[in-house]
This record gives sequence, structure tokens and C-alpha cells, in this order.
Amino acid sequence: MATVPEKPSLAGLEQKWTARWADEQIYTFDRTRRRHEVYSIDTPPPTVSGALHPGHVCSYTHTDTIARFRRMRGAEVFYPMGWDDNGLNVERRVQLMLGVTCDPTLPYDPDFTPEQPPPKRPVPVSRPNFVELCAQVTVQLERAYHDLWTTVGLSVDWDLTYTTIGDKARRTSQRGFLRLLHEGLAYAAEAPTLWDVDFRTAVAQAELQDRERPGAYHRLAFRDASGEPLPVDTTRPELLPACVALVAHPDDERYRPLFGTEARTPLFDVPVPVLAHELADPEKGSGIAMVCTFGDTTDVTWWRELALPVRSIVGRDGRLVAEPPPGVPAEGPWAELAGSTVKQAQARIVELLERSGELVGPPRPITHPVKFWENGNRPLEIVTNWQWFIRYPPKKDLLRRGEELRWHPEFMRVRYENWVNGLIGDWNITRQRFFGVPFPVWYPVGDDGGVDRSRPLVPAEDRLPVDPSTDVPDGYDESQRGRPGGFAGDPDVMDTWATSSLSPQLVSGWVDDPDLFERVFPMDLRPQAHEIIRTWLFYTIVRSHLMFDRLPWTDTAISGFVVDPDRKKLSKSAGNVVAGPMALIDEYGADAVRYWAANGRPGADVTLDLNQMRVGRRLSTKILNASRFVLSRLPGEPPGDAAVTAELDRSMLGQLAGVVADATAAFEAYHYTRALERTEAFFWRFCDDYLELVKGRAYGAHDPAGAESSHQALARALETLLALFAPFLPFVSDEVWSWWKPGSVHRSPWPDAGAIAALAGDSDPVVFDAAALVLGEVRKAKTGAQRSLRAPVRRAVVTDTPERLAALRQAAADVGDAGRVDQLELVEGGTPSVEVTLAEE
RNA sequence: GGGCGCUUAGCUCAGUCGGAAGAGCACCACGCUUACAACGUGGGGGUCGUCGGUUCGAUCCCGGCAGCGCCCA
Repeated sequence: MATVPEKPSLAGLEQKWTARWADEQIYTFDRTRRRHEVYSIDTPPPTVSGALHPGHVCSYTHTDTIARFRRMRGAEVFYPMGWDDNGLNVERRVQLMLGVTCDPTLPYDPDFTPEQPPPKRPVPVSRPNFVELCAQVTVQLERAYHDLWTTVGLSVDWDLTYTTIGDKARRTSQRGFLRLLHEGLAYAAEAPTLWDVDFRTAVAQAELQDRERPGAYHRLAFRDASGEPLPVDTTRPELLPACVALVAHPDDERYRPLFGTEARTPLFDVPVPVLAHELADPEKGSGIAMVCTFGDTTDVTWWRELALPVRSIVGRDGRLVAEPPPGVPAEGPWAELAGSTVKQAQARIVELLERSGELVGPPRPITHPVKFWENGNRPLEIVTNWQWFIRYPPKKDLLRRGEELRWHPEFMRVRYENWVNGLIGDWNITRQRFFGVPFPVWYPVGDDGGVDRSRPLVPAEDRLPVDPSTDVPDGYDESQRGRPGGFAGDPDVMDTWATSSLSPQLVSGWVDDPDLFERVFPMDLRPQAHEIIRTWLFYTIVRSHLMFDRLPWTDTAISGFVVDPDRKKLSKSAGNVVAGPMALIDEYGADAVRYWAANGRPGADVTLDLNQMRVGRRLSTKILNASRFVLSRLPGEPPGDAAVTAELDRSMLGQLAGVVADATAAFEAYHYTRALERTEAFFWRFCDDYLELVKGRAYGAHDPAGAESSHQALARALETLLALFAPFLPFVSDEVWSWWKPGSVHRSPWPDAGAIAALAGDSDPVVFDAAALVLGEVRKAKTGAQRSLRAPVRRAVVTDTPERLAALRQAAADVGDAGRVDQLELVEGGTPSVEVTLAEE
């Protein structure tokens, strides 16, 4: 029988149950189960950058409630965790924490230890040293994440944990790349590339951000074919030496006569063609624009579509290159520009133009959007560079995949469609960084010492993962590295998304565990935040489409983000420090923090609301106390065949069956918030009304049959409510479960609405409602008279319809007990009322 | 400039099929009652952003506008 603590408490439940769940392997994936029995989750690997905030807890809790529901519903849940420790975020973190910077030209120093505290000026270290430090830092940070996730009660199987920089990730990533390469879906090209001059790396379209920046139109005096002045507006006069054409709109009457003729640039006197293109905006500036290689993405489009030559002037360091572009003499103005930064070059060239009289009027200041890398500090430049690309499938195919996928909430689908429709070019997966997955590629070095990028050397798949900077291609030896007739490794690493876009393949054992892969792939659920629909979700669909011709999962649940109340409310309230997630758990308990999180619907932003956490804590306490009461009333576990005979009990169970049906349907549709709401609302009615009404009968105040009926109803209702709460409040629900049941509630079956309905039989919901209503009126009378709720009632007269009175009559004795009513009279009549006369004091 | 979402009590939010506005918190009052005073019981509190349309009837459906937020350009 139940062993109920004298004074149940929430204190220490997290440690107690976290340890026990781990010991008993409650969440361990049973890999003997077949695909149709499995529910598999493609968990977002959090970026290991060190900053944990309540937002993490929120969205991961959402997923956990779904995982727990599915597990109780009978599915074998495949729920891994991953760490995104690959890429630039980690590099930046390491540079900051340890005061080091990577210099790939340095040799490895096995004895290097970072200075403490980190020096102000970063110490250059070799690439192997740098990668080593990245690995050390991520291990530290991952431990903190692991502690938070277990304390908040995520039911992940930790044996399945992966990282995006580990061996398996590199194998998966490199194999995925090689497969696409063999099919011609990955290719290398020397192409204009968005380039961050500070971080010295290429940037993908998805990582762009427009920022409003001040600029100025400068009017430059070109000359047309007949030598007449042709003023052209530009915001980037420094790119004049890179000018390869002028364009205007085909319908622009002002410039139509010039199409097909040549103009000459000011200062440099270089001939450039005047051409027509729809993208030229007649409203913008002079209506005729310089095409430079390359000022912005429109330049790239013009350059490609109009088949223009290249005159590159900006180098990868953001400075003008030493050699002038073709057609521009090295002497003269170029000599004054070479080697200067873009900013310096602009000032200089404006001076030169003013001196030559080729600047028309003063510059006109404007504010315009400029493209930045989302992590960058200076505007992006466009440089030509050798890069690896993944070829996108046709847009219609990608859109069809978006339609196939079930989105929760539905409206998030639009963001995917908008993104696909706006795609330009292919996916550049090359990053000129250090801590990432290298391309598994070498190139032959010709006898002249030149690297031949057109004939890449690739390893067999069973050699993966390889690092071309230390490994050697088949048929060569290390002495031939960089030598004429030898080989050279590809120096770059992949974009971190090129790895994380394979997360379903990575966790499912695509490269090393075909048996597991069969059992969990394609997966069921991709939970993630909305701001990475255009990156992670999109790229994952692209990879799965190209490699498997199918969606990687059937459903995606998109979470909103946590809104900081300080930003909305008092911004300067004294001492209002935003608490970290661990501090919140310490103060309110993990169940309470989860309760707050679960109030955020899929796709909706969640306000960080400490009050909701208090409410969650109160609910948890209530569950302890109510359970203690119920269990202390049961003389033993009621026999399985004990019938529920009292109409009040059946009415309550009938309503509970409805709640179970609702909660189940809500969960199936990923509306966990609604499932919680329904459960919680019923639970409070169960406590406030049913427990009060049934108390006397359960004590045995009347006949044994009535007592037995109440015992059976109480036991069934309690176990049902604990199970309904289990996905949200895993700690307190398993605590109570352990008082009287074997095993864990989290491996127990989800309640069956049909079975509860069967127990209730042909029950009438009005019995419970009417009894609760009268009890409420009796309380109101006592409160209004400022009397104790124990105060006896001499007489209560209930007026209502014959039907409702008939229902109430079934629970009359219970109402009398609970309200201490001496005489309960039922009168048929028009206007329903309850008249209460208290006994004399 | 285009798209999406939101706007309901002081606060955080529900509101299903178009049929008399809901919960919790906060506030006020009362009550130590044998599960719970870290509690319970009850009460007050609304022009459902705004203007128009459809309808016998609109928080709900349609259109315009405003504010807030996000995504894209």
C-alpha cells in the first residue's frame, strides 16, 4: 500500500529523480524496436558559446513535453542531444576567453598554455594549438549545458549525444560532401563571394543582414562617346577603377540613345560600354549606374547577365590591391590608391576628382541599407575567390517539400516559402576558418608549382574523416606536399551549416550504423526556433532532398522566443537583474520553470514571467498535498473489479474522460499548452469541489458501498491526473507515483479516455456540476456572513428545473456532508436559485 | 517597400461552431477547516486597439487604419 510522507515537500526532487532516472535508464532508447514503433526527434544542438539563458529552457521544455507524451503513448522515443561546437562562434569565444588568435603559418607548440588572465593583445598560436584549445573550451561548456538539461528534466538519452566537430560529424559531413561531389551536385568555382574583411571569410546569403548606414551620392563626370559630359551618381566612388560598364533602364528615354556606345571614366579615362538592364532604377540618383566588380550583389547580377569583364580592386584584407586592374595604368591616380583601405580610398579619390573638376556638385548625404555579415562589424565586400558550392534543387521542388512538411504552427510555412522564393545563386559552403570540418580534398601541384583546382583528389569513403593538412592523398607521400609534381590540401573548412544540415543523418548513424538508421530515419520531429528556418531547417531539407529524395522528418514544431520583461516594462528598476536559468530552477523548482515554459504555445513568444513560475510551484505543491490526502483515505489499492456506483463519482470520472480525450488530441496536434490548461483546470475542480464533496463518504460516514465507490474513483482519478501532468511536471508526478505504484510514471501508459469513460458508464456530467454549484453557494453564504466554512447550515433551498434537481438529488448526501447542511430542500421552479439559511451561532 | 503574427481585466494569457466576456496573478474581505496558512473561501474589476461591412446577432467572418514585434528586400 501507499507510503505517504508525513509532510511532503518539493525540496530536492530534482536531484533525487534525475539520479534515479539515470540509474534505471528510464529514457534509454530501445534499439530493438522497429521504425513504426519509434518516435524520433532531431534535437537542435545548442551552440556552445557559453551563454545560457531562460530561452534555452523554454523551447527545449516544449520538445520534452512532446517526447514524454509520445513515450507514454507507447512509442519508443529516440531523443538525442547534440552540441554545436563547430565553427566561428566557438572560435570567437576561445579568442575572448583565452586571449589567443590563430596563425596557420606557425608550427605546433606542444607545451603551449594560455596565459591567465587572458592578455589584452591576443597571442598568435598555430592552427593545431588553436583547434586543441577550442576542443578544451567546448568540453567545459558542454558540461554546463548537460547539467542544466538534466536539472530541468529533459528526457533525452545521453548515450546518443553527438557533437558537430567530433569524428562522426566529420565523417558524416565529409561523406555527404563527397556523395554530392560525385553526383555533380557539389562543385568548385571561382566566383564573386560575399566577404567579411575583418574575419577574412566568405559568408552565405542566409547570414546576411541589412543595416541602415549613412552614405552619400557622388556625381561623377563620365564622358559619352562624343565627349559630352555624362554625370553618373554613385555611393561608392572609390570603386571607379573597378568600373566595367554603365547601365540604365531599357525604357529610360534619357539614356536610350547611348545604349551600345562607349563612355569614358573620369580620372582613369577607361572606355566602358553603356548598356540596358531592368534592374537599373530610373528613380535612383542619376538613373544611370556604374557597374563595378564588385560593389554589391546587383553588380554581380549585371556582371553575369551582361557578360562583363572583371576589374577587381578590393583584396581579401579589405584594402585595394597593389596591381591595377586590366586597362588601368599603374602610374597616375592608381599609384595613390593602391594599398589603402576602402575608406581611405574613397576620401582620396574624391579629392582627386575635385582637383580634376570631375566631381559634379557636393556629395548628397543619404541613408541606405548596407549588407553586413550578421556577426560582422564592417560592410561586406565582394571578392572573387575559389569556393565550393552545393547546387540548389529547382525552387518548385523545394516548395513542394515545404508543402509536404507538417508545420506547427502552420503559418511558419510562409517563412520557408518566402526564403525559397528569394534564393539567389547556389549555396557557398566554404569558410576560410580553422575550427571546422575540412574539405576532404587535395589538388595536384603541377611541375610549375601551380595548384590545379580543376582535378581534385578525393579519398575513399572508408578513410574518412581526413584532414588534408596532415593526411596525404592516395598515391602520394608527405614529402610531396606543396612540391612540384606533388599535392596540396584544400586549406578551407566547411560552413557549420554544411554539417548541421546533416543532423538527422548524423544522429541516425548513417555512416556507421545502418541498423539504427533503418529504425529512426526519416525522423518524426524537427523542433527549432523560427529565426533559423532559412538556415538550419532549409539546409536540412535541401540535403535530404538531394541525397535521399525525401523529407528528413514529417513534422516541425517552431518555438517562439522569450521576451525579456525588462525591455517592455521598467528599464531602470533598481537591482532588477535578469536571472539565469539555474537560478530560476533553484528558486522555483524545475517543475515550476517547466510550467512557465509550457504556457508558451508553438510559435508564440513567451514573456519571462516569474509569476507563472510561482503559479507552477503552487500547482506542484497542490499535487503533493491532494495526493497525500487521496492516498491516506484509501484503505488499500481498490480491487480492479470494484465498481464505481455513486452518481457523483461517475459524473466526475465522465468529465475526466473528456479531459483525457481533449488532452490527448491536443498533444497529438502539438498543442501541449492546451493539454496542460485542460488538465490544470480540471485538477483544481477536482481538489476544490470533488474532494470536498466526497470527503465524508470516503471516510466511511455512510454505507460501505458508497465508500468503496469513492475509493475506486479517487484512485483512478489520481493516477490519471498524475499521468496527464507527467509530461509537464515530471518530478512531482513521479514523486507521488512512487508513493504507491511500481516503476516510473514516465514509462507508464498514457491514460485511456475510453477506459475511464467505461468506468463512468452512462454518467451525467450535471451531477458533479450541480453539486459543486450548490456547495459554492453554501460557501458564499458563509463567507458573506463572515462565518467559518465549518459553520452549520440549518436549511438550503435549491430551486431549479426538474432535470437538474434529479441530478443533484443523486449527490444530495455528499453536498449535505461537505456544506454541513442540515436540511437540503429541492424545489422545482422557474429562476434557478440557492437560498441558504445558516444555523444560529 | 513586401510578407507574417499580435492587440481581450492593472499584469500574464485562454476564448472550440458566430449565440449572455473567462482563468491565474495582483487587489479587497473573510476564514487556523482533521490534504494544503508557502493555504482555503468569496468579492470587485471589461467600449474585446480603431473605423466600416456581412448577419436576426460579431471578441470571433470580411475590408480599411493605427500600434507593437518578427521575417524578407
